[in-house]
Order: sequence, then structure tokens, then C-alpha cells
Amino acid sequence: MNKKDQVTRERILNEAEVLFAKNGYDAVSVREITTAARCNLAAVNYHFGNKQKLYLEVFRARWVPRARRVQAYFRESLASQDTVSTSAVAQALAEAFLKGPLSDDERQRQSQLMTRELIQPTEAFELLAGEVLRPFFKELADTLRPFMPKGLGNEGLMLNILSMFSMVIYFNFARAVVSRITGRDYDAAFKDRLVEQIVEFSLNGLGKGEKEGA
Amino acid sequence: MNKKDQVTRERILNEAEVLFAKNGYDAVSVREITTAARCNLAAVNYHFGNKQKLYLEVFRARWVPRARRVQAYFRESLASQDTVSTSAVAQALAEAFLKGPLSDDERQRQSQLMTRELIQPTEAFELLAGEVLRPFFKELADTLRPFMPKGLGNEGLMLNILSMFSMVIYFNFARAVVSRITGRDYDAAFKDRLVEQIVEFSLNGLGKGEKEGA
DNA sequence: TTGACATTCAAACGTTTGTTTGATACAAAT
DNA sequence: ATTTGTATCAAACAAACGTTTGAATGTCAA
Repeated sequence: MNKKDQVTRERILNEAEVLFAKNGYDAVSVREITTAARCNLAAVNYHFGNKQKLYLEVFRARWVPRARRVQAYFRESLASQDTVSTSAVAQALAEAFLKGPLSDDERQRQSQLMTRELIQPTEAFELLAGEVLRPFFKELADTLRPFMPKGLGNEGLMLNILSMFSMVIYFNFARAVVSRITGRDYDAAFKDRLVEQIVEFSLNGLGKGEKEGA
Repeated sequence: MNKKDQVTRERILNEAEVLFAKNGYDAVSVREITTAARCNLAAVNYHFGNKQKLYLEVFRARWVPRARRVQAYFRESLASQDTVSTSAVAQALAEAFLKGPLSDDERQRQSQLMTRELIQPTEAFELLAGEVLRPFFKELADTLRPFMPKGLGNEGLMLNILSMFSMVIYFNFARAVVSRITGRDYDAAFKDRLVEQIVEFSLNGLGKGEKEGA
């Protein structure tokens, strides 16, 4: 294995991720990928075996590590608080996903790749669910458990977490609708607004609390 | 235009909807569609011009009318209540989308088609957003407005509606994850549970209220 | 310098793709 | 019975697809 090889392999992975995220697996041809990566057509099969295995490797080598970075950001952001509370968890969660350690392009790719797997699971879904989502939800559950009402079972807690999660990923992947409905661009100010929205809604639902603090 | 023609055209639309929803535009071939519809390959181009126009017609002739049925169901369900309240709106919304007038297959197709357009808008997105989502959100906003805190602007109200909506569509399209995390099948009982979850979360967020009523 | 191995490359493989064509079948109107 | 218009069909089209091949190139150890 050469140095030049690594470079080509990496370039293919990068371009494949961008194209798969933007257009989906079937709409992207191996020729598109290799042209974007400025290498020969046969390079995909040489380095990855075939197109499907390249797609899987995008998740293994790119998506999962990035998801772990987001998770780590969430963990640290929570640890930096003096006291953990429900609102701190919601805040850290929303910030990690909507702002967090990823660039805006990375974030968009990440949620597009994930959402495609959620709609129509392939082999990559096992990676996504088993290595990232399930452990992360488990961690969230353990963190939130002490603050939940006694009567709330594990299923109820999980559903609450999924409810928060639904907002977080929705505001990431459905930008087209959100922009169209609110009439706002996805700039830094709007992302702040969305974090605020998710936190507030997670705490009080439809407005009961009139933003007493802050 | 013949009677037989209508039948073929309808069969193509039906099979196209099923396949586009399940596999996405690019993963479905015209041959697959015409084989499933038991007609000649050239029928798609004869009746619809080309594949892309067929895809668009699926939204025009199938998706939009179904979305209107869901909307109507929501409206009637709300009208049948003696008094409109925030919780009644949330209840009617969640029920319309998760149970509502559609069969389970229809519901799944509907949200898969929509979610694909949300991730990666095509020409069909204009139909979806302009003819269905925007007017529906407008209606929701007008209904909820009287119950919202005075300080809440139009943008805040819209974001609240989008937050509810995010849960509703998430619990529809991300069945794979939801099932995997909660360990439950999407049977009638679980859908009831999800409606309850969405209503409760929409009203109280993360649990502040310990389900005082009911 | 030679040999062994890893990587790139142009070219071709056999399929499958969306679309077009021209003949045929069928219905209703003249 | 003949004309007219519509719908279906098998067959073919060029283009694009994923993958394979075998030769060329580069790299490093012996």
C-alpha cells in the first residue's frame, strides 16, 4: 500500500460521500465519482471491490466517525455545565446537531446520508443504528432518567428522546420546507433561533411556559 | 380516449407510485413499472410523455389528493370537538397523520414520497409545498393563534407547528429506527401510543406535566 | 539492475437504461 | 364497408451503466 494510493482512495471516499449525500446511491454513477476524484474509472473496483462496498465504506470511514464527533461534542458541552438539567441536555443536544463541530456542508451531508437510510434502510443502516444511534440514545436515556417523572417507563423515556431527535434531524434535512415556510435563510442567526426553538419546545411543548428565564 | 386506456393509465400510476415510494426515482426503471402494470413498455411514454412526467403525475394525481384527504380528516376531527383547544389540535393532527383516513400502506407511501422530496427537492416539491404544506400550515397557524401567548410572533408560531410536524412525519418514515429503539412493531396499539406521545410532548415537552387529565 | 508487487490506465465487456418507431388491433363515426 | 383516431405491441435505438481485462507505470527491496 502506497502513499499515492491512500491519496486516491481518500479522494474517492470524499467525492463519493458528497455525491451519494446529494443525489442518492442510484443517481450517482461510478464514472461521476471517479471523474470528480480525478482518477481512473477502474479505481473504485480496485480499491473498494464494487460500488456497493464503496457506499458502505463511506459510512464506515466517514459517517460514523463524524457522528462520534458530534456525540463527543454533546458530551463535553454537557460536562462543561455546572449542573446537569433537562434544559441543559436539550440545549446541548440541539447545539451539537445544529451547530456543533461540523461544518455546514458536513452537517448537511451527514443528515442527508442518514435520512436516506431511515427512509429506506440498506446494509449501512446496521452500522448507523447499531454503532451510533442506539448507544447514543442509551446514553441520553441514562442522562435524562433522574429528571423524569417516576411514572415514566423506559419506553416513554425513549419516545421523548425520539421526539427531541425528530426535531433536530428534521430541522437539518427539511431545510427546503423550513426556509419556505418561515421565509428565512439558514444562516448563523437562524440556526441560533432553531436551537432556541428546540430547547423551548422540548421543555414546554406548545407554549405553556412563557419563557420565564433568560 | 378510451375506457381501456383509462385503465392502463391508472394501473401505471398505481404501480409507479408504489415503486417510486419504495425505491426512489432513480432505482426504478420504466420496464419495472410497465411489467408491474402488465402493459407494454412504450405505454409510459405514450400516456405520460416520459418517466419524469410520470413521476410528477404521481404527485399531482395521487399524492396531493391523498394529502387533501388527510387534511380534511384533520379539519373534521377538529370540528367534531365541542371546544377547540391546543390539545385538541395536537390530538387531531397526530391522529390524522398516524391513523387517519389512509391505509397503512398508503400512509407509508405518502410519507416516503414526501420525505424524499424534502431531502432532495425536485419539480414535485413545488406542488407539495405550494399546494399542500403551505396552506395547511397556514390553517394550523390560524387555528392555534388564539391559544398562543401574546408575545409569540408569527415565526415562533410557525416553528411550533413545524416542531409538531417533525414528530408526526418522523414517526411515520423512520419506522426502522423507532421500532429498533423501542423494540415494538408498528401495530394499532403502538400507533395509539405514538399519538399519545406526540400530543403529550406537544403540550408539555419533556414531562413537566405528569399527565394530570385522562 | 533485476525482480516482485502495487497502482493506474485505456479499452472493452455484456447489460440495462429511457425513448422512438412503425406495424397492428380496436373502437366509433361516416 | 370504409374511414378516422386511439391504444397496444414487438423491436430497435443510442447512450449509460457496473465491472473486467491486460498492458503500462511506478516503487521499493534484493
